[in-house]
Formats: sequence, C-alpha cells, structure tokens
Amino acid sequence: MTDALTLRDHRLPPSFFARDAVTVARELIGCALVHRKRAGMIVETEAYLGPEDLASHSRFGPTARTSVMFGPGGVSYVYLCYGIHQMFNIVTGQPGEGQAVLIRAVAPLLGLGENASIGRGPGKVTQALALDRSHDRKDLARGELFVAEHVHPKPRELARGPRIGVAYAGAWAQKPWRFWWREHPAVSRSPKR
DNA sequence: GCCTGGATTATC
DNA sequence: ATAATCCAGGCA
Repeated sequence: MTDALTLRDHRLPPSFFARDAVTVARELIGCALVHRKRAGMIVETEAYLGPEDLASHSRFGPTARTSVMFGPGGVSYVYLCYGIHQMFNIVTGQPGEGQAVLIRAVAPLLGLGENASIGRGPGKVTQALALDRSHDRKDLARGELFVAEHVHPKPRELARGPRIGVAYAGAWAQKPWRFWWREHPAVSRSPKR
C-alpha cells in the first residue's frame, strides 16, 4: 500500500543525489515525489549537466538563479519558464558541478485526484503537487518535500532519448538524457524536435 | 538599463 | 501556427 507514512519511511538520502545527473535521472523513474499530503510517481526525467552542457541553465556558470545548481545534490531548483510555468528540478552531483534533474511527469499516487490527468508536461507536475518558486532551494533530506523509494506493482520499462525543447544547444541536444516509463500515459507528449 | 528569447502548454 | 506572460542573462 502507498500511504504517506510509508513514503516518509523511504525518503531517499543525500547520497542518492550526490551522483551524476544521468544516473540519478534514470534511477528516479518509479520513485515517488512527495509534497505534504500529495505524491506522484516519477515517470519522466531529464538530466542536465554542468557548464559544458549547452542545454543546461548552468552553462553561464553560477548566477543569482542558478547558483543552487552548483551546490550539493538533493536540493530543489524551481524556476519560472515562459513567465507561466514552474519547473521542478533536483540538484545532483558534488558541489561545484552544476548538475540537476528535471522532473517532467508524474503519475497520481496520493492526493493528486484529477489534477494530474488534466494536461501534461513539466509545468503540470508543479501544478499537481502544489509546488512553485517558493519551494526553490529546499533540502530534500528534511521537511515535507522529498523523494521516496516506491515499490510499484508492475516492473518499469525504461526508455531513453534526446531531451525536449533544447534545440538551441546544438550537439548537446542530441544527448539521450531524457528517461521515461515506456508507454506510461502520464508521460509528456514529445513535440516535434 | 535595454533587448532577446526561453528545459511550455493549450488552443486556433 | 501562435498567444500568453515575465524575467534571466548578455551586452552596452
């Protein structure tokens, strides 16, 4: 059974996030993203590496917005995109590296109701879990926002491919650093290019 | 300071 | 195909 107490007992430790973003992005599929009384099973992620990755927000080095990416793993990074949508990320790796994983889709686990089924995409993840920029730079090792290991009935079928919406990044746009649960209905649509 | 363009989404 | 909506980051 999935309930709030069970999830709370399976919070992922900082060591989980201290590894490289691609590994963390892959292993987050199937885990639970928990915020207060709401939880969603992560079914789609994208890895963003450090300044060398021209698709990453860290490509300009530490700035007022992105300095959190250069801190330790296991901390949230939430930003506003297109002036409309809030995007939820988790910093990974070691201090100074500038990596993060974007959570692009979750499936309803607890308290999401119909929210999660209305529309899809990373902007809907924050909406469903009631997250916004006030949840930026939160330590996922403590508090009411965290990721938990989650035992799901079906074995996950993992797919991977290029990240979405980063055509400006040249060759880096081709890197297969998007991961998703194959054929899961909650996964975002894949726009052309 | 000004200007450009988004790790998007829904609708026309 | 395009509007919505605002702010980050580069450059002057």
